[in-house]
Amino acid sequence: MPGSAELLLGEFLRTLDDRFRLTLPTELLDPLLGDGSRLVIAKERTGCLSLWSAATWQPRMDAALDVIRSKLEAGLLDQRLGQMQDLGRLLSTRQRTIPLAGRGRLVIPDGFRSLLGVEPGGEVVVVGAAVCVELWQPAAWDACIAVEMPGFRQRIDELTS
Amino acid sequence: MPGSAELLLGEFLRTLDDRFRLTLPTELLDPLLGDGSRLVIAKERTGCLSLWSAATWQPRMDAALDVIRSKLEAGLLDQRLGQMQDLGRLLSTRQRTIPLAGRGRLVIPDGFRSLLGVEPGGEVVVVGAAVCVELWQPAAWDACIAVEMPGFRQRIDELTS
DNA sequence: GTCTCAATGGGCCAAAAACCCACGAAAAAA
DNA sequence: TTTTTTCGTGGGTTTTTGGCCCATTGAGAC
Repeated sequence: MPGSAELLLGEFLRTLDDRFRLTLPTELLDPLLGDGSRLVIAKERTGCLSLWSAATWQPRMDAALDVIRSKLEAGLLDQRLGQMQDLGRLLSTRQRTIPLAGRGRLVIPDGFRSLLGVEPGGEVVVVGAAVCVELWQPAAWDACIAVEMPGFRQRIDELTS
Repeated sequence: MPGSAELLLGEFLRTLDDRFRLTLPTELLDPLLGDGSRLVIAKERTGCLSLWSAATWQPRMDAALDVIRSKLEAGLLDQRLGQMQDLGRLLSTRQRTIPLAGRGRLVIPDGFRSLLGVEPGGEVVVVGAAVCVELWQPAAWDACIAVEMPGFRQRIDELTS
């Protein structure tokens, strides 16, 4: 169960290598990996990628696939094919399992670099997002915080009251 | 149970050394730690940070996450994870667990220094706030007292009546 | 077949963080 | 008032680690 694991929290600044390599902070690396060692990188939005432990990601995929399947059962064959095509496209391009080198170092794959929008040698904000780790372009991170922050206290109060 | 523990009270002046290290007063350290040894540092406002025992903080987090889980139980796993992700991302910006060195000394982490607004070698007012310990920039503390003081008697009367 | 270029993985170094100790001052006890 | 102990602060040392650099390997082109 993903939620019962230790929460990934903390905000760190890291510089990207000239080969788009990044060293994860040890505070995030250990709980992110958990027991397994495989990592999934996913596209979130412009200026943001996310990293998931395969153990957390897999149930999410399975659940999504179950929903798709059940929806397809009721549909027509041609619609089924079309939706399968859409799904396959998303699965192929929006996520990818990546290896993790020694010292917790990973390479941001080719198709994911433009979305992040950080040039080699640039800086990346590494953010623990409870269930995953997010990689942000600094400007995009600042913008995100500026938008989300005002309502944050209220949301917390709502949840904890 | 956090509330049943001894209340954290008192006001102390401490100097921040050039490495952003701060020694907590022993009067506050022992009751703050309780049994566990981990601390959570949180951003309160400009000129003010707060310190919580992890034992006090964790139930609050668990409660918030439990609410999310129960509220979203009818939805998809994908949505549940997304909500946790949003919340966790914001939590990361406001708080962080920090280790405590010997002699009850802690290091104010990188992202928290600017909000406190105290340069290395400067002074910090350490205040017991009953359920947590607050670190204040002296000027901000004075301003806070100036604002809060007039209504103090009234609030006490309200609480004790 | 050979040369060149590029990608990948590993090793090294320096800066910073964590740890430890010691001194001095202040408070408490005698 | 004097002595003793506790506690806050500074500094030195060691270990970790983030960032840079190099070496080796594999692929592609000429």
